[in-house]
Amino acid sequence: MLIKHATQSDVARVAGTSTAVVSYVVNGGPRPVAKETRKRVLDAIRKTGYRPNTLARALLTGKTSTLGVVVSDLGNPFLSGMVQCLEDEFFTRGYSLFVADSHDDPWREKQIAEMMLSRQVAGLVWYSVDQPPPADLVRDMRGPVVFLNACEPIGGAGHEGRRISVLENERTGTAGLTEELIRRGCRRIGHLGGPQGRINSAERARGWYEALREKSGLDESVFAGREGDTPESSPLYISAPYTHEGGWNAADKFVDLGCDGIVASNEMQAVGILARFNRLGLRIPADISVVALHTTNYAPYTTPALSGMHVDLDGLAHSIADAVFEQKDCSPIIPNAYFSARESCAELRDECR
Amino acid sequence: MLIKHATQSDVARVAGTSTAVVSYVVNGGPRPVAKETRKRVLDAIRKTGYRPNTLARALLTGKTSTLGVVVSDLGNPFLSGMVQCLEDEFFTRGYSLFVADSHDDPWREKQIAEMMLSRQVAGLVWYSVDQPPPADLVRDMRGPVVFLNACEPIGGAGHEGRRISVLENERTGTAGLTEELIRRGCRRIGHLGGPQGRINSAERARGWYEALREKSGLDESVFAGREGDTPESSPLYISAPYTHEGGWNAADKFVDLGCDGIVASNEMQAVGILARFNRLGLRIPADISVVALHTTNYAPYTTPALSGMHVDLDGLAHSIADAVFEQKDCSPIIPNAYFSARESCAELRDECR
DNA sequence: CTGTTAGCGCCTTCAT
DNA sequence: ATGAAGGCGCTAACAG
Repeated sequence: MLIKHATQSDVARVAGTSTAVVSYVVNGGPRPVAKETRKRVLDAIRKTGYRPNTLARALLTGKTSTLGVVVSDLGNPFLSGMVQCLEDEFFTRGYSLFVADSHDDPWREKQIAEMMLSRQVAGLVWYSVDQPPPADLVRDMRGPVVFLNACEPIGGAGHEGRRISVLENERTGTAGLTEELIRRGCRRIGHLGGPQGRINSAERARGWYEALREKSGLDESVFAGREGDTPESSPLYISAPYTHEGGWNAADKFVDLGCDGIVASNEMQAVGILARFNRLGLRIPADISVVALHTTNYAPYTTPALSGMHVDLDGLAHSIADAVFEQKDCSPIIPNAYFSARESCAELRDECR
Repeated sequence: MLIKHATQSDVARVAGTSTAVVSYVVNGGPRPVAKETRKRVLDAIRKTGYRPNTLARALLTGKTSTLGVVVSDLGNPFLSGMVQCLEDEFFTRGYSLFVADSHDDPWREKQIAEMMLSRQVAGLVWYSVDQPPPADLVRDMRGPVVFLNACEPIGGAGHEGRRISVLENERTGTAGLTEELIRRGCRRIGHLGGPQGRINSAERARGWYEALREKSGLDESVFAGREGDTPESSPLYISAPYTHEGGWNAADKFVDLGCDGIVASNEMQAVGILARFNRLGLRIPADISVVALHTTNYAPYTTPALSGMHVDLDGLAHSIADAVFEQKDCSPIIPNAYFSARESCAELRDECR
């Protein structure tokens, strides 16, 4: 039983007007409608069960009120939280979200980009663990493209105002975490990085490494000893997927390395680490402290409660929406982030307060 | 700088053909195209950067290859996992997902339903913590509507084949969890239910209550003592939001009640309970066992590892896709669910193995 | 095999 | 204040 939806002409027939008037009533313009006529149209709309067809409107006007959101893993609470905030923010502004999960796969990203373009999304919010994103993607996008985890402003000739970079400052965030551990007395701080060869992994590693460098009195064995060494070549650096399992598997290695502090690049990793340490009977933070980048509202409920760098996702979503709707100001967005100290890292030492 | 997208007529002009031929090439039919012509068209497509406009196609054909997904809380890992599986399954079939979060708010649900309808989604997957869903929503939907957490098949005259109920069997699931605790020697098993007055909360409570009833030798004080008592009137029943905090706050009450086992209706609740118990220094499961409905791949990484009823979301998404595409068979879908015993509940007693 | 044509549902300019 | 008409980009008959 295929239901035929009522169209404007159905409404017009019932109301005894033209389709134009119906359109005026539905959209509140651009021409005025007599009070009496409007009432007849409204009645007809109710009677027929008319509902505007967004597709037809978009085809005609060239605007879709539709946003594309691409993330690398919807199973990551940080990212699903991000999507949730974006949905909330944009829905209230009349926009709907196409959500896609790239599974951190460049080929899939391409497919998704094609899809988003052919669906005429008005804007695109893009979270890829790698940079830069598909080049032609942006070239062909009409509307603004927001790069959620840009390491630096993503420019491009002729695209001013259409590319918006969100500088999550992964580097400074990780550096901040590292400093917090140092201030709490950790002397041998390891870093659990993301998958190999990813720019974002590298950025986070760099933040950790540079924070260590700038502090004197730290265990020299962190550095391989030669100038020009990369963070990844440090003996205290370990690479793992951004998953619980990645953290779990890496945990033992940090123990073997004699670390008394770990900076995880991800809440999921940190959760895996905590689970493993608890299983091993290690005392956190007495034996070893753990902090993570991008913690979520789940962090207070781990055992022990996870300390970490928290991003104000609501505020970020709001800024993104503003940037998308007022395309004039396309300066990079820097989200609010703050360190939440919880049980998983030692108390601040007196001399540092 | 507004970019004008190439259309079929642009391609046709460059290729020296008509737009019809371009359409044939793009869609591989319905009429054959000479090899030589096809090549010219393909070249022209590349040259012009043509990309089909899904909106125009949908307007004409009346099919959108677009699916609407509505959940009550994207921050709930079980639900975001569900969305992830659906996205994966439908994307590979050429469908895109509009994702919306109702925040468990009926008014918002209505708005979302309107939006989905006006966007002409080909189908709708609907997860509401309450039943039944907005009536007119289904009436006006062209395509199939999948009710993710139906307590019983949702029928309706004239809608055969368009309503698909996924019977999560929340009741039997909760009953199964309760039985597992009984088999492990728990004698005083409490239930942490969802928000008051919700059908799903009631179903879960019923599963717990009936499982207790059927077992003899249990603490009689579970029941208020009179026939006709509801599960919710039991002293061992507590109601709380489906959140970490809900579990955390309820935890103490279960201790006061002298429970040695808890069936949480949700992983988030269970996580909150575990966190609180750990903080209180209770031994799990020695002092008290905890199990949860709808655990995710996060459960192995709590401390202690959380036991619970796991749903095969991949398989479920697959079944849903099948049901949506082959509308003939609209019998209810019953997802695969299985109990995963982990550290958070005691070992099976010998006599029960 | 290829071209012509008629809409899909809607908005808006231009007449009335 | 209202109506008629054109066209957004595309597909599917129907001609050729």
